[in-house]
Amino acid sequence: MIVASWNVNSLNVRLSQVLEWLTSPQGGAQVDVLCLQELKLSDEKFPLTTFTQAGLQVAYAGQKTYNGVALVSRHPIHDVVINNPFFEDPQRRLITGTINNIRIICAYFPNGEALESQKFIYKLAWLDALHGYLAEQVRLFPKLILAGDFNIAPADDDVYNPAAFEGLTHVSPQERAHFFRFIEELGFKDTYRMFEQAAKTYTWWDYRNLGFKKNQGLRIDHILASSVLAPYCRRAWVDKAPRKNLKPSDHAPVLAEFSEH
DNA sequence: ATGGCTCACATCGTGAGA
Repeated sequence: MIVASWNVNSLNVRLSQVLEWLTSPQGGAQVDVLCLQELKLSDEKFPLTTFTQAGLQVAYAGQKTYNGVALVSRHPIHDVVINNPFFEDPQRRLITGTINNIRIICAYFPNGEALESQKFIYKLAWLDALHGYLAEQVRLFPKLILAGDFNIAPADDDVYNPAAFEGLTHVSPQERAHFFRFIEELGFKDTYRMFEQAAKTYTWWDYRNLGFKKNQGLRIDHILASSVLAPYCRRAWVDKAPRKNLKPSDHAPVLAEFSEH
């Protein structure tokens, strides 16, 4: 079972790239479940038939212009929940479903904008509420995955130039503390860090200033596995190829493979 | 250098992303 996560920055613009990636032998052809973020379209405009005609099942929570998340699966999706039941939120940032007996939460964490911003207060409240939801879900579903765009770089190794990010969002102690509480208090593993990895591997690169060409990126997209599921994780990696596409998303897909459990 | 690039909007300049 391979689970992937990809912030597509507009499903309208990236739809053909998503479908092509899901048939690419060196890309997503073996992916069982793909978590998408930043659909930037309302449910009425979700390209449902495009996915179903490709043999893919979907569950989605769309929103006009901003946010929006979806589960794309080659297997049936059960017991779908939209948003965090413990957090009233007009923004569509969470969708949860059960696939092959694994509970999967697809998440688009808030950006936060700046440490002084109201949006940062929202980000911290959202993170706090997510912790509560995760604690409940991992109790109910011991085999749990949290995959998505976390908008948090957990460590300085996940930042191309830590000094330049001093005082900015994505690297603040408050955000990182939430990330590590998922690990230390709830028992999740960052699947990427379970394995030897090449240095300076990122999942997002700024469109501006030749960010990708210069590998000026952040590792902010993650696949976390619960303590019960993590021992079955065999591999975790980033597929940078779609970031080289014409009109790419600024994020690349991240993947994790699990053996039979 | 607070810009750069990309996306969406009852679009043609502005807000948001990270």
